[in-house]
Amino acid sequence: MQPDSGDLSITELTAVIGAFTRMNIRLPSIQRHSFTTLSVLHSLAHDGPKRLTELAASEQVTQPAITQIVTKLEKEGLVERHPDPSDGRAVLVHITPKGAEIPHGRETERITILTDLATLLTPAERAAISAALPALTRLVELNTERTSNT
Amino acid sequence: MQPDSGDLSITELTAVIGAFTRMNIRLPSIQRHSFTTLSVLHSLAHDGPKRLTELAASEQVTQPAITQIVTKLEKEGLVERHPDPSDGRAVLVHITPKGAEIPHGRETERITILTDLATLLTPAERAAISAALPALTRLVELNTERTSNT
DNA sequence: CACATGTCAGATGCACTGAGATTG
DNA sequence: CCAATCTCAGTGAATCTGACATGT
Repeated sequence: MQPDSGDLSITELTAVIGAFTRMNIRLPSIQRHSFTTLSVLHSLAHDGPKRLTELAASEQVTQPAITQIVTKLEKEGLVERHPDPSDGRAVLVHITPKGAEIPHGRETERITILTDLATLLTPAERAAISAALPALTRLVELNTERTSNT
Repeated sequence: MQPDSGDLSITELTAVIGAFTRMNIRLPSIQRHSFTTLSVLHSLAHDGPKRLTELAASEQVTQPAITQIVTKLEKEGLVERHPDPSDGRAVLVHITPKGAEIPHGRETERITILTDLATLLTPAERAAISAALPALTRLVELNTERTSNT
């Protein structure tokens, strides 16, 4: 409400984020992997090796579901199971170079689309988005903390 | 590359959008409706009545899938089938007030979360996001045109 | 008759619940 | 013995492909 606070309309921000979500969500359907499977590959590529329990928590599915997904990905050579040296009960799931190509390729695909769309914006619009990126990134980080605390 | 163009990093923008997508995508799992079903309700609430073919195209699923979803939603009283006066073959799917509450409630839920997170940002960060909202909205509109043209 | 719209039937992939095996 | 980790078995919902009915 105060001019100093920037008068940020959360309603508009929510609408924009929702639109981007619906825009992105249907790209995986072209591929041969489910959204959860793609998200598992993304997590492993981004965060490094994880145990199955961690994956189940971060993807918010049950442990049996993760077992099924990892088994399938292992057969395709996209991930590998390695025993955890510090805990004999656990296995660490590693992504293979071949597996890392999948999220990387999808990222490239989205970058291509956004690059094309961005050329249609005015320089001022591009500058405005650019200036907001650090703040948006921090918003995501804050949410990650919120989720892990709950 | 030119300072005037704002030097917008599409790579960073893509990463942020992807993070928001993964943040939003798991909220529906708590509910009793699938993501596609929720998206159908959102489309009807936002765009008005549509025929089944249109819904199949906008949600990027097959027509049989839409038939199934609409039938289920109709039994729950969330949408209604009305014959299209201008084409006897087609039906128009209308959302009911009860059906409109669902996407509205989910929007409210996300607004609540984002409002809490936004209080943790600095005034300058909120101002930066606010200044970028019109440009981001236009980016979404441009993508909608791109999709419908393809 | 050709085309568009919508529905029906069978098959497949995904994730869940509940039970069991192994290790700390 | 109890808790944590992972796997196995059976079930249910969601979506797809292909065939079919109806209206223009």
